[in-house]
Amino acid sequence: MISIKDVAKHAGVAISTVSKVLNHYPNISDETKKKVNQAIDELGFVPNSIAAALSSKQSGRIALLMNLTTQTQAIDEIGMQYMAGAIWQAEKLKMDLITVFFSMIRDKSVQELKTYFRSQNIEGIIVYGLSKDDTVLHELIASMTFKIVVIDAPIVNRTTSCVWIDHKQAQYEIAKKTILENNAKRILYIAGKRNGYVTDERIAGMEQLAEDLNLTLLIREGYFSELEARKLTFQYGAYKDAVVCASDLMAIGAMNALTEMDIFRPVCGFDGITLMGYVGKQMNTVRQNFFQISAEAVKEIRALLGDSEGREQKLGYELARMQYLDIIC
Amino acid sequence: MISIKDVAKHAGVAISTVSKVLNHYPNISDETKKKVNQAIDELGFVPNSIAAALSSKQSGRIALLMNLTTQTQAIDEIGMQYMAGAIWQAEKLKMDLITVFFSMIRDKSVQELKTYFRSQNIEGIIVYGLSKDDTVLHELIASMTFKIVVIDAPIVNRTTSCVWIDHKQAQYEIAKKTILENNAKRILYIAGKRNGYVTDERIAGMEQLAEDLNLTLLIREGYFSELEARKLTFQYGAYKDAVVCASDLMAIGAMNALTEMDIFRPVCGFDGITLMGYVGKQMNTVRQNFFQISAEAVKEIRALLGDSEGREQKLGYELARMQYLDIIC
DNA sequence: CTGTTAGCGCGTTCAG
DNA sequence: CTGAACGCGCTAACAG
Repeated sequence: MISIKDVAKHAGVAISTVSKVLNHYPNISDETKKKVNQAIDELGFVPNSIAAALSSKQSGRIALLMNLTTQTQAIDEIGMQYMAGAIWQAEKLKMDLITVFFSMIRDKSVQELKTYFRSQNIEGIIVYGLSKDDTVLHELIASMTFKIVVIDAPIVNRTTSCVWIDHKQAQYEIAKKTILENNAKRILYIAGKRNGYVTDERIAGMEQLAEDLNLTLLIREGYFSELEARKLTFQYGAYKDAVVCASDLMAIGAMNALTEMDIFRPVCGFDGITLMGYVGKQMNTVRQNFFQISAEAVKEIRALLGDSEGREQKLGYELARMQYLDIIC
Repeated sequence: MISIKDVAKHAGVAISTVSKVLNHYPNISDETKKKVNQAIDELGFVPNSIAAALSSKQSGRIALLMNLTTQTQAIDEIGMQYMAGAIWQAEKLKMDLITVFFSMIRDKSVQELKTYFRSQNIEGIIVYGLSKDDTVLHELIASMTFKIVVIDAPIVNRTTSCVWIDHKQAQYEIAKKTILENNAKRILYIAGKRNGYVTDERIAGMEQLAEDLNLTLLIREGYFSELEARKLTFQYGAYKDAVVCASDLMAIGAMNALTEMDIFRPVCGFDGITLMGYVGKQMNTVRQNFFQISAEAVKEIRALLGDSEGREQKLGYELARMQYLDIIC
């Protein structure tokens, strides 16, 4: 392996000089810069990031911590988008990104978690899929040991930022659209799982909407499960004018139930996943740019690793209508 | 940060002794081992893997190189399974795994690729989704600069292993099952994309089957696209007894076409993805354990990084029938 | 079985 | 603007 020492010798300068041009320090004459770069080219020198990390004590390593539930694990479009966005942005910012699944840390204590991340020289963590029940992670966040960015949960402290869309508003708008389009009054809302941050936000949105439009609102917990949504729809669907679901997957369950009951009721989804197109039905959804959200999270980690304090960042979204041929073309 | 030096001092031993118990060297008395471990506990020492990597010149870092096509990108179940398996196994073997998408390296030259991986201190690479057209990657493999494991392509050299299921046999069996169950004679086979390794293998399987069962076989290229499969089925489906597809997504396209034409023909898929359950139809598929396959790939990388030479490894699979309620329960 | 010592490749003072 | 020298935390001979 060829090191900066070789480059220095080849260019006829000191080691530190090479280091300085490598790291774009000021106060280096153009001439030496040229000499050094030429030597680098000629020797095919590749900087050793490990040595740099050791020396500078900055690994630039971050972890993407993904909580995929059993339900979403099957249809991982959203998770994949998050991962792709984070990986892409990390590469752009020259940071190392490793992916960690919740399952790998589920039965670790806070102390073990810290040890785990520290031994991996991880400086920052992005958390996706956090629920209010994940006490260990909440402790980790509160300990302020690492720079953390939480996606879709309103947690901020000195070393913690969050990035999310306004789920309350989004749920409000998309449900309103569906309800007005169909002139519905009695609504079945199949929520996600209580104690999830987004679930509670979305429920709040629905309650607001019910008040504003003077609706009869029945809220039931669907646990993000298609099967559960299916059952709930069988149970209540016939007596309602529309079914609003807190996830697309549950919306599929609801639609299938309605089809089997052979009745029509408008169904409203949420995530806006491509999968919907394959089911061959239509519905309104929010459209979030998961790729961009997680890219934003990486940028935020970077800011945190620099100087800045934790902060909250709300991102935008659109309303959309998903249908079969939209997708496959 | 507390280092082995501190531990050594605290335990009253030499630095190297600490290093040795850390790395489970032989020839350390139980007594000193105990002393050292106690010091480690008391001080809350966490080994610095970066320093270890620098010193030992072994980073233990591998890259998972994923080629997700536009089609599969939408429904990333398979990719996610691969990623999860690799990440899981890498953690078990205490290796660092970073994920890289083809898109990030698409327009790099071999030289740039080498530089990229070298600067990241990557010692081994797992390649998923390689096609015969990826010349740069083939050069990289041929250069034997890195230890590489290719998934689903029969490439082996001194530093390259491959891991795959027998696609020819799998396609043969699953199609045979479908065809015999339905007593079909005239078959439309919607293949993937020529020049893909698996595509050619699967076509060979179909040709073999056609010969063995004396079938009339029409082969068309579907490019793994649902839309293309849909078109082909509109075009030929009515004149055939069954449609065999080289992927589940194409099978969905075929099914939707048949539904719209309002005719029944048995359809046979391949991958066995969960998504099928959401479509609410039935078909035969192969069932591969993607998670296990990529875990195997990581193990193979590990072997390669040790002593062993490249080799080929065929994994098992099952036949299955996917249907709606299978999935959501 | 344990301790001493010399690097690994790079970043960073601090003199010149 | 440049260079010599030290140290990051650890591993790996080698000596005892």
